[in-house]
Amino acid sequence: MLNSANTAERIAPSSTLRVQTCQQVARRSLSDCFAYAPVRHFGRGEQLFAEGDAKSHVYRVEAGSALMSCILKDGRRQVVGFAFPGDYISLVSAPLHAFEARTIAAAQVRCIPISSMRRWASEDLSVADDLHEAISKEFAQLQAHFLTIGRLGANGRVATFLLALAERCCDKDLGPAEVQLTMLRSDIADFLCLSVETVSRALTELKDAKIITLKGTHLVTVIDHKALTQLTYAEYTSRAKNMCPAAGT
Amino acid sequence: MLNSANTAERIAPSSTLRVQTCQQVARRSLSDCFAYAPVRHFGRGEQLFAEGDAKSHVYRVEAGSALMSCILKDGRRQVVGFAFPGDYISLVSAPLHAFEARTIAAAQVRCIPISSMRRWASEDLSVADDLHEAISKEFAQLQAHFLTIGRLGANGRVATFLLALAERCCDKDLGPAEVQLTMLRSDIADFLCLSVETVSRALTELKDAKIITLKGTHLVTVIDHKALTQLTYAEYTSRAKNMCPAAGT
DNA sequence: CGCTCTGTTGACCGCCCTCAAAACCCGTGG
DNA sequence: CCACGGGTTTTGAGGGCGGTCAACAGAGCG
Repeated sequence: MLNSANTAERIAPSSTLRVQTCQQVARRSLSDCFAYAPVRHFGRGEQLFAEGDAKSHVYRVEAGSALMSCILKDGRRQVVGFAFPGDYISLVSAPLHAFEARTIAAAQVRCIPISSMRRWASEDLSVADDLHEAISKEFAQLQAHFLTIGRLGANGRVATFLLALAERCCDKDLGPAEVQLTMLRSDIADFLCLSVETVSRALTELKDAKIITLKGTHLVTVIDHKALTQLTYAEYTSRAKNMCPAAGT
Repeated sequence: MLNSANTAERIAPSSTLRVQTCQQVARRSLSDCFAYAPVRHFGRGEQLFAEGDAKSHVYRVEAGSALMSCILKDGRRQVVGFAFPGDYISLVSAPLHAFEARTIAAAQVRCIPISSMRRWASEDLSVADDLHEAISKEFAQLQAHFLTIGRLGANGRVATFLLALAERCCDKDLGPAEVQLTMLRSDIADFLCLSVETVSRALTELKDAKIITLKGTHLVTVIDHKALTQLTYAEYTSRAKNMCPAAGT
């Protein structure tokens, strides 16, 4: 996934002629657009942008992880999504950011101006298609997450979350999947629209049912993948792989 | 809103030269793309497409209203959105429809092949921008709906729904807004992730609180707009005008 | 070692779902 | 015009799930 950027960098020098903001590269995909963007390094807990900021850039997480959230008028926090390597943030068009983005682990992020992305999409059909598809994928993810929140109980929500994490962050197929929970329980709770206590209870319940095991508080091992799946609306969540339902806005 | 189509039709004949699928028109916006699409007439309760159908067209509702829904594995139905005149259905890119669309009142609908839309977007930057924006708006709507479902109780959800309908379907500012509830209580319930009984109770509670009145079962008058708003996350729902969070997929 | 932040467990209560029955609406046919 | 019948809506009673409050247990760190 990071390789595409590297190839673009290797190809570019020979084909550099026109001078605009940066070199003329072969941009066949959305990720190619980030090839020349400098990598910014963030420590844990640093803010990429705040809720209400004017939206100027599109971000791509290269390493580490981030969290998007907003504060509701009743003071509660809504976590709108997590972003892991390869994920985009702020693809959706809007004048202002509706959410803040903040790293939950040391991270490397590239960003490009929205105007550039817009121009590149207009110059290259495959970039435009890629963009359309990326947004559509996020739409489907948000839709799936919506079902999860609207229809599933606490256990089902947590199960869905764990499966999404496993799907997203694990080397697949090496026995029982180990999932590192980078985020706090409160992050999970605010994401799943549950209280911290309920998240905790759900995890221990899944543990007692021998569906998962807990090593420490931040390492989950999925024992019974099938049982976990049956707690979820897998038909829809698998249709929309990855998580990060709201790289948008 | 319907006028843009008419203007396009009036302009077209003089500038017709290139022959493709249809005439070369000035397409400055997404709605212009539908100018030459024939209007299809549907009776109440007819299906536009089924869940699982291959996705081939993008739809635009010209008159009447429709409802998108899917059946979950536990047999329950999830209503994913309503579409009213001016709304698009199926903008989001995906090989299959994840939902069925069905009219809830006699309706007139235009549709164009996805390939055409894609081509026109590639030919005209403003169409591409319009498309991007339309999807982004739906994304924001879905996000707002997500908050509604995840965080609000029954009264707040119904209040949000009524306000969205009022915003969407009423001539504004002529006194207390009258909202016609075209859909059944069960449609509202499946949309708001509530039981029919709870929707009914919420409505009578709002009535008892003198926030709305009910004339018959399908006509609501908003008395106390402010009180209704305070039950909702207006900051987010107003940011995403209209409803129909899932013209997508 | 003790402090603080995080996570877990328990008790209690309120909201919404479920089940059940009554009321209402509306088209049909007598 | 009215009676009937099916679908829809409303209202009521009871129970379960998750929120809230509170106390405790662990983890990380100075």
